[in-house]
Amino acid sequence: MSQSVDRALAVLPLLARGPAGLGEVADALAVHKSTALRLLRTLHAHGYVHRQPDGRYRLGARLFALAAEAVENLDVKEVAQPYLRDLARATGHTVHLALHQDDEVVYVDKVDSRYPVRLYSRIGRPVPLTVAAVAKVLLADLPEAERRALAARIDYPRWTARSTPDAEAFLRELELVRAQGWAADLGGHEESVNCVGAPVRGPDGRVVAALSVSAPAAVVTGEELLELLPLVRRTAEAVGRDYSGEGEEGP
Amino acid sequence: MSQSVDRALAVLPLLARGPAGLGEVADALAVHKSTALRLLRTLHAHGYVHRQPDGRYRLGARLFALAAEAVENLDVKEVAQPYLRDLARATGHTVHLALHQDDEVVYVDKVDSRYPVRLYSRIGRPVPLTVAAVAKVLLADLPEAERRALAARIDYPRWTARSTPDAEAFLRELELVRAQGWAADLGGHEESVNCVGAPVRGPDGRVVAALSVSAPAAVVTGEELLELLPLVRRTAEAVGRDYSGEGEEGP
DNA sequence: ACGGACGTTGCACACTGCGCAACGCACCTG
DNA sequence: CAGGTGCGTTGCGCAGTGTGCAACGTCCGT
Repeated sequence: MSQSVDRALAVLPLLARGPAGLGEVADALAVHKSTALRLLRTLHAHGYVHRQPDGRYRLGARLFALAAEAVENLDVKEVAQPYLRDLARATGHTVHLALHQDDEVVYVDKVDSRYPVRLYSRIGRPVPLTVAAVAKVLLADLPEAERRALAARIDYPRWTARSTPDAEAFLRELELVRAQGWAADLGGHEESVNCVGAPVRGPDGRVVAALSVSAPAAVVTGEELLELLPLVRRTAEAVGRDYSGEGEEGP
Repeated sequence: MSQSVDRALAVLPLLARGPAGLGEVADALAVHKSTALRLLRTLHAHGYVHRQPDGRYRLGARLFALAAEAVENLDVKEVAQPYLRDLARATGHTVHLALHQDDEVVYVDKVDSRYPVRLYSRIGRPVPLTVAAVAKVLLADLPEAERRALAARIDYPRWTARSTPDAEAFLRELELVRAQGWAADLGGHEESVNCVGAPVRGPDGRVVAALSVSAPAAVVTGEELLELLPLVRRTAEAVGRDYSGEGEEGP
């Protein structure tokens, strides 16, 4: 749509592969050297391109700063909201979005079920680390060393007979969650509540959030809830794609 | 130098602060909406800009991918080489560049002293983790949990009386190195060799490499070597700036 | 049903970005 | 040391490209 901008933007992926001189850039773009020079100068003025001591060009610090700033100012909650609503409508159950921050997992958004039976969750409230599906999804993505350190640090309250009993079992459970890419809590926190969760991944592949569908056992059995798993996972992936700025359309 | 490219590039920092609609972008650039639209379309075609379901624009995945690829293909060794040479010339001693990769710290570059006495290091050879200055610099930057896990995993050979004896002492030493931003090895590996090292930081502030100056005790005492510390640290910072693509000039 | 805000399209003008050719400079090479 | 080659840099005249304008379409909220 805009020739010169088009060309300038094509320079960046080129330089991402490694440093290049003016001639190389001009050749790759199939333009005259003077043209390439102007483009590089403009990019340089904005800090997107860095000139090495040897005269060759590399990507500049601005690009890293931009990417970092963009991630910082990105609100998963805002991006996820429409997806959560769709998921709640499709399943008819309560949907949660949770984040992990300094040794706690907290709900940051929630769409209530249309059934009269409500759950006890509250936005902003910490989630039981050892049993909740979202907590397991979020913690499973930590580096192994941090996972072990955390597992040794936390308590293991026996909410129900199905609660995770100790650090060893917890780490095994996290390993499983990590491998299969989703988590379930079938009566681990309260006997009568089932829940399945899936990870939302950011641009670098790390898990940035988790979403889950919860329902009282009186309404759906564990097996029935697990049938929703593909939908839950697809939704989580869609949120991740949107959050990362991939693809085209929304929900 | 190039008006349209100039304007297009000015869009990115704008969007990094958060999503914006067409009108906002046009206003910020002080151009007509149609002009802003063309620029955004071009940026979108290249994937640098993502269109949200609500029609507003955000930075796109391409930017993150670029930043990641650039970091991947960046060779610290190549960037550091001229700095290492300068440092070796200025001090007259042996200079090393080391990286940390899966439980090992290895020398990836070396500039020999001009003194006849040489050291036993070799490029590509693993460095003793518990004593070498570069190892301490690199490991001190790990997250606390990984540091603890690693400290528990490795051996503590008693090369000399000054060698780090156990995990507890090692962790204390790493904490010190982390706080002060440099490390020393005064006869910890071999009685007769002293060494000071400093971290090279990447665009995200994480330590990506370490460089050090080593000299036989017969040539310089520990105190004399420590006088070189400011120079070593400044050099490491300069490498980091260049590596991150900041500032303008080389060594 | 109406008004406003927002994104989108087509068009004609002129300014901007283009390629060309010549220059300056550093580095080899005979 | 003269000649040659590869690099980045500069000035210039032409036209192609990007521009602002005005009008249209569409989706809101009132």
